[in-house]
Amino acid sequence: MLTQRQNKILQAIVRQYTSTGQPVGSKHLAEELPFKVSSATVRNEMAVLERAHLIAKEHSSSGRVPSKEGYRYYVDHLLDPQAVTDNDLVVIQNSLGTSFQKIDEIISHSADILSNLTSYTAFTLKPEQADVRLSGFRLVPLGNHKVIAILVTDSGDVESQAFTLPRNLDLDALQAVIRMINDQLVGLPLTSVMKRLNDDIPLRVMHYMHSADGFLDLFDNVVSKAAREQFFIGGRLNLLDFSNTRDPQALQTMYRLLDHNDELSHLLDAGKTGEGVNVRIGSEISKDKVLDNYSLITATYDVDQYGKGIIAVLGPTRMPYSRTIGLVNAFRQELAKRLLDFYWHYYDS
Amino acid sequence: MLTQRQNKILQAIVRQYTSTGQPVGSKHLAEELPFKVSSATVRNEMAVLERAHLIAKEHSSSGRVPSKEGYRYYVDHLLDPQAVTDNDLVVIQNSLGTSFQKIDEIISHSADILSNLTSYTAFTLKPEQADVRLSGFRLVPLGNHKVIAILVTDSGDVESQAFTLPRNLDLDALQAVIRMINDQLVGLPLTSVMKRLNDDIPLRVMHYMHSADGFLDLFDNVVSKAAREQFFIGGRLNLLDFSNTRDPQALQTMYRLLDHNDELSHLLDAGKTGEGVNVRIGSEISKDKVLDNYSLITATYDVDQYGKGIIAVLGPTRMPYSRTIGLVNAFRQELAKRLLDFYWHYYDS
DNA sequence: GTTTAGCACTTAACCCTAAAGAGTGCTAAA
DNA sequence: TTTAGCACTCTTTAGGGTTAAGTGCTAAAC
Repeated sequence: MLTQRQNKILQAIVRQYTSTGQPVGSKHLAEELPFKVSSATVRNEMAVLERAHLIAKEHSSSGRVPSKEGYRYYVDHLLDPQAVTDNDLVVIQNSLGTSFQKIDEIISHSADILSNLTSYTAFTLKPEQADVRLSGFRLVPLGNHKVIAILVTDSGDVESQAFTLPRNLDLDALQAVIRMINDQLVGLPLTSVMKRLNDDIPLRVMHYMHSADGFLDLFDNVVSKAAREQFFIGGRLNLLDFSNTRDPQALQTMYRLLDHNDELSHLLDAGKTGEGVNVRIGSEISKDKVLDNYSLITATYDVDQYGKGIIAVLGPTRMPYSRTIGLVNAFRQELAKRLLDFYWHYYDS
Repeated sequence: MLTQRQNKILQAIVRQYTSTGQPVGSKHLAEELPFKVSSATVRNEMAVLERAHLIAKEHSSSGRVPSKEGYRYYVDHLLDPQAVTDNDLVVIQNSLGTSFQKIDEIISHSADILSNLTSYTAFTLKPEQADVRLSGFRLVPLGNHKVIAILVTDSGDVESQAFTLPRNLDLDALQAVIRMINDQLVGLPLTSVMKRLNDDIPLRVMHYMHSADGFLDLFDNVVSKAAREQFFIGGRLNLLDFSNTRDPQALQTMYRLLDHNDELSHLLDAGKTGEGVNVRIGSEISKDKVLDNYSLITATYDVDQYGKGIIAVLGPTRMPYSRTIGLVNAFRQELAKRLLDFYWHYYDS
């Protein structure tokens, strides 16, 4: 357990380092502290903190830098719950205040707002209802060998895909297949639908048409689009600024990570523990070395019966945690309000 | 006019420099040349080339580097029309050989292939038919306040967008609006449709519903999606490697350019002059300083009655032009073949 | 009239050293 | 327990010397 003074010193080190990026030395720190002590005293305390692995030196005679554990301690115990500034709150409310046609627009726009406010990279996932089910699949012929396939889920999501019938494919047979699909699969959770797609469905389709491939590709495509946990990313380019590396290789792996949906959504989901805002620092995010110098701040937002969604911000470990956490927290509340309003306006009565 | 020997020397300088990235000096060059001369002679010839602004020094005692004009001269006069290797050709044919459901899939995949082959960034536009017209607009109700709007053009493109009816919007009124739209606008080129959308259409819509905004946004959205010259980009991340800059600012402006559709499609269109492959170097691409160290190679591909499309590769000015141009040229031919095949398979009889 | 050997000159890149600056740990006194 | 003082460590910066690669020019050779 640290003494009160050690807490204050660690806090000051983190604040100083996150704002300047330079290792902090005992002399400068002594001047900044809210109580009057000499640099020698600060040095003694620093030695304690270093033995506790909360801070580290870059070389034997350099100033101190917070370690991963130091940031962790800071976030857990020393963060003063800094409320978001009025100004920021107004920005959030204004940006969310405009009118939107679709829920996806709100969520996608949210990623942009959040990345702008923080100047890091932001992620948003829309409210997720457990166990989404297929509520209908249809085919609308558009003439001239074109049809559009439309899938609707019971959560109200719609996916569609236009395609052109190969000359050897018969529209009537196709409609029969669609009837069969609706017969067999409506009401099932999308996950089961996916399973059946690799199971008995191909055989059934073969009753109606020569080769099932073309149709199955199409259907599979639409189903997995609907089943995918779709998230939005804002401020990708900010990564170039805050990543602190000029190595194209490292940047490429980071950007590839951003494009690699499964992995990323896995990382975001892992932050769903508990209420409120979750902070993961460096290696806490994942085993992957490339994330060592980043922190991921995730939070859920709760839209009552409509489910919970996730927002997240990826920044450097060296970030102003108070501010960022404050922003994320304010944002999750405002977004929840906005979405409730949206649902009220468009659904039920 | 340059002598034969000067041509050879310039050619060798460009070859050497594009492959090593190092300024080339007289001594090394003398050894590489296909005829036997001393380094002093080479120096004399280099002085001539420098006076002609075809090559330049980085500092007073450095080797020579081709200037923009030097590359230009090289591309125009000294390029030996290097055929693509068998290996590359096989790669192209295999990648294009797989089966595709939609033309967009082919075009989008093409951008990836081309960027992989060149290890630069590639762009592809689908064959463009002049004067695309609106051939139908419909609304399919999906129940539960959802509808999907579908727009079809006479070129066979389909755009759709799902949306949720606000509670104060009446489906019958909406259908009446759709009838009116079809009545008024079917058969018109999309450009005229866009014009009418800002002209008399809003008034007409107001006959049927209180506020036209919601519907007009939707319709406008779908029409402009269909009217947009949609292109695909492959190998965005390659830019990190070949751009030669570690300055995040410069990289950001480049990436922003890639996302800025209008500007980019303008640049690509500008390469449509004449048959075959067009090479623009540095400032020839645009006035914008950020493009100074890049070259843009564009080419059209011709799918007979189905129109012409564009493919392009963006790389550093310092690129192996023979190879890249060869690849782009081979690719445009293979892609044209493949698309003709695709159309034959899906359309007409 | 070209071509070439020779040479003086220029510049970047590298390595070394010295000095300055920032910071540390330790000791002994307050 | 705190602090002044001091020796020590390490990084950063500037300067100087050397090397390597290259140039332009001149005068001789072809």
